Amino acid sequence: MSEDTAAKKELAAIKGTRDILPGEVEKWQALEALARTTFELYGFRELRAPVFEATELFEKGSGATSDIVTKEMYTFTDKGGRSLTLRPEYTPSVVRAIVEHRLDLEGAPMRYYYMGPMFRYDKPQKGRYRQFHQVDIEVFGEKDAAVDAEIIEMAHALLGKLGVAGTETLVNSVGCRACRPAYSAALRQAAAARRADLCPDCQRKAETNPLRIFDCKVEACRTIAAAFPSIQDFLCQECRDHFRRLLACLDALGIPCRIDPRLVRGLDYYTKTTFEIVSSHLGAQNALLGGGRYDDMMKDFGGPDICGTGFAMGIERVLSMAEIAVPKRKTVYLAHLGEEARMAGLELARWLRSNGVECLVEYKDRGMKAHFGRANKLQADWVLIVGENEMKSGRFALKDMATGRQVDGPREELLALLRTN
RNA sequence: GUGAGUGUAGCUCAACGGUUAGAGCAUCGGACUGUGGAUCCGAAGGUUGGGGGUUCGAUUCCCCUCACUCACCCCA
Repeated sequence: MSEDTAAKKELAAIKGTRDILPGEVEKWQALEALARTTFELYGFRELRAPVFEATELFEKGSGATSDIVTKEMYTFTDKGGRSLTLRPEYTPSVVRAIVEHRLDLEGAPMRYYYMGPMFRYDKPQKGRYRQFHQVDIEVFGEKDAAVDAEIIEMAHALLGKLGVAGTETLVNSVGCRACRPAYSAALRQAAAARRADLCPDCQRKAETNPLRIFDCKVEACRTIAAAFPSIQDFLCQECRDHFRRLLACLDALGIPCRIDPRLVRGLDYYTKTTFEIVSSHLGAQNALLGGGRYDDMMKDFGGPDICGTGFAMGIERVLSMAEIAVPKRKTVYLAHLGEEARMAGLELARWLRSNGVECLVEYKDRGMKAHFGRANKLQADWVLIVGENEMKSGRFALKDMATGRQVDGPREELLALLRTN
């Protein structure tokens, strides 16, 4: 008894994870297929990296002060004493793969996409899971802001195909190594001046990463932060040109967006462009997709000085808003009557399947009524009857469940009928 | 990590502190051994998340714990 409840508890999916069952999984498959075909239209290729990496990769890549690294990583020691981490994001893995395989020397466009699970030890809530799934794309070696615009447009194209409506696109520039320090200093100064009036969390941020004060939802902090200097006033010439060009390209592509000077992304490595596509219908976790440019990351890894830009899309979040019409599949229910017919049905089903017809056989003994009841239950489109009469004559009965029309004939004839309907 | 809300059958939900915790849907069987969706009959399914307490008596009230949900934080 108590063993049962204990067993039940132990067998439950881990907090923050969930099963994707038949009925729902078709939408995932549809999304994945649409993402693939869309990205490949833009010249992207799939790059699959392992789900776990050396912990160090993320510590270096995602920024040692980020929340992701400091408190959200699934880190463990393997039997060889190595510290490994289930990836909390994908970008560092791609960068590692490029450096490791010297993909930059191949001459092929460095445009990669990937979809798969990510892991963060967060407290679960609406739109936030510990194992969640992202579609991730990255472009390397393109300095031009036009590519930032191109991928934002690509994101729009995909969301459009997925039937996601009512989104807003936010863009910003967070500057570069040349201009951000001055801005950070100004911000830090402004924050220090009002330190006493900030919430404890922001007092901490004022020292570690003052940009993030803009993220705070405390009303007092927001009003104080509103008076802080804006990054836009501190951008160096290069960053300002880049941002201007981004806006021009987005305009040329017909992508409406809003400049949000307070848009800062959670990862430390971003430079210049950052963007986010949000929806108000998602609850507190309103970002469907977020990304930006990271021009220094590869170099920081000891690789070549190659810039990068990309985004990650949350599959769970997008799916909660997507309107995907999953095409109904046509299936044949094979009804057999008697032991011999069951054997013959088995072979007939094999033959149909080898000819590309989806076909279900259940081996339970049923009367005709029960077979039809079952076929209805399963929403089969056809019932194929195999009984004594059929075996003798070699002609099988095939009934269209929607119209009630029934025909009989040799199996080749029925196959032709199944294929044309 | 912090806060709030919710835990009753596979699902959606009932049951004033008081008989053996019920219903709809779903499942299985029968009416129904060569032709479906309907209908009718029946069965199975629960330590009321778990533990403790108050009480003659707890699904109901109190405490603890766990899980889920939402929010903070953070982010996809």
